[in-house]
Amino acid sequence: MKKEVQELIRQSSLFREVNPDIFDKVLETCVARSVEEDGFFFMQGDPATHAYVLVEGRVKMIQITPSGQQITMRIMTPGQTYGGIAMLNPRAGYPATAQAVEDSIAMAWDTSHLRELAGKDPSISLNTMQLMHGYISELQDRQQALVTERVEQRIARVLLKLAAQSGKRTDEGVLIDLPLTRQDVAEMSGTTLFTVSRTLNEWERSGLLKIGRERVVICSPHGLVSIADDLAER
Amino acid sequence: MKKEVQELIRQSSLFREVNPDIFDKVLETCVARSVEEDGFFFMQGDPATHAYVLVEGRVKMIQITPSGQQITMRIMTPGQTYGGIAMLNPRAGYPATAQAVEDSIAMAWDTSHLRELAGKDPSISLNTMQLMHGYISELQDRQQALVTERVEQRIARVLLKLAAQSGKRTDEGVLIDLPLTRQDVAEMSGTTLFTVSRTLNEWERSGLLKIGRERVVICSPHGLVSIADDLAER
DNA sequence: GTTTGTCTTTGCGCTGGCGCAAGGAGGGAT
DNA sequence: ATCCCTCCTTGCGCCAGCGCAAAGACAAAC
Repeated sequence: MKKEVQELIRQSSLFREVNPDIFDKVLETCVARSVEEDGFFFMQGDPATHAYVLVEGRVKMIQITPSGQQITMRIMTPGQTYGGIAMLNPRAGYPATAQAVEDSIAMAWDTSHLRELAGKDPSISLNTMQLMHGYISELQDRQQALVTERVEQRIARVLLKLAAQSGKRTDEGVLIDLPLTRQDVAEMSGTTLFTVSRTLNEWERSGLLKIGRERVVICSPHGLVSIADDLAER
Repeated sequence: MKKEVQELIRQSSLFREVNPDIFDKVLETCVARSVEEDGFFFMQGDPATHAYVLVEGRVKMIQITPSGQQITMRIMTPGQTYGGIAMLNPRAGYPATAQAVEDSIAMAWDTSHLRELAGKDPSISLNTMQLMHGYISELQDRQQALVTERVEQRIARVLLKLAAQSGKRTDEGVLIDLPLTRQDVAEMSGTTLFTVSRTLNEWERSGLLKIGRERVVICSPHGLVSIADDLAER
């Protein structure tokens, strides 16, 4: 295994600060898994047998409603953990589907190994709880946003968050370094692709950002922030 | 401490299946706390120093948005755990406010005791994770509902959930045994008290339920379910 | 170069649900 | 009995955002 990969795992939210001896075990017990663009690591409802740390690529977590509508929960970047629920109970189903947005590689640990490791080093349990806690806060924030904020604000937030985790400085501004369709943004902000399209175009007209096919460059992060926080004049 | 209270704690989601020896310690290290109607156990943002198991009364978890709007996350009944986040990190703030809906009594454990106990019996950590997991599912469901469902469905869901956890059979139907204002329902379903009022009245007219001041009796749970699942003709 | 498929824009109509204001109604307290 | 406070209802106006349809733009494949 490459040094960088080891380093990524060592700093992942699942295994950070694990005792070095145990960490060797961690490295021994994992399995690499690669999935190509649009492929799936697992589907919502599958038995939660493995936890993953993303090593390369981008993976999105999505949910499908009974009526077939899709909502995108989050987009993972290398170093992030998903499927951590496997820690708990292999019979439990994954709560969401993990789909690769680009060709991706992840390391995987199965439930039995995880539990064994957690028994040897309690910080793994603590890390998992920390992870879950972070996830809970995120969900709460989103829920709050959905109830209280208007669509415009929510779209602004989504873009800012994406920029924070996948942003890339360019001379035009901050490029969101992902193939990102209007539909994707709509799913993340809880609206429709039409509204997203209209909103982004309006923002482009006022110079806040530049858009292209599956491409967004944020020119004025400040402007977006003030929309997200509802400081903008209407 | 009364036997019933001990039993309640033994079966609480936080301490279930804890080793009997350790459980004695659990009982020793807790503190009772009572809060009268409308009082607070803790406020959002306070350092998370204690985890609670509700023993008597009803407690609601609420969040306040920056703009002052309130949203109600859930209503706890005796035996349920809240503030479990204290397990993790006493410096972290509580993510929500815990307010007594009626005069209430809860047992409390502080972070240091919790961690000590968790060190002695790993099932406490597992329970906490299980707890968090349940919470995550709940949040995800709600989020899904908020994005994809119409107000009517969401109100129906809220009522059904309340009935499930605080329902009481009467000759008229299932009474939701809580002082429940239209405002409360609105906060739980992410809408306004006006819309709730209108909707409930419409349902009363069609015989699905009976309403009074701070009072709801569900006459036809089936009818509500079919609205919640959108099987109803519009 | 042309085709094909996916992604995007835009116009138009529509409506669910919000906001507000004004009034009603129950239930404690004094 | 009366007052007061909180909770509830209802009418009316309004608009943000959705749904759909049709057409345009881009990229990749052939």
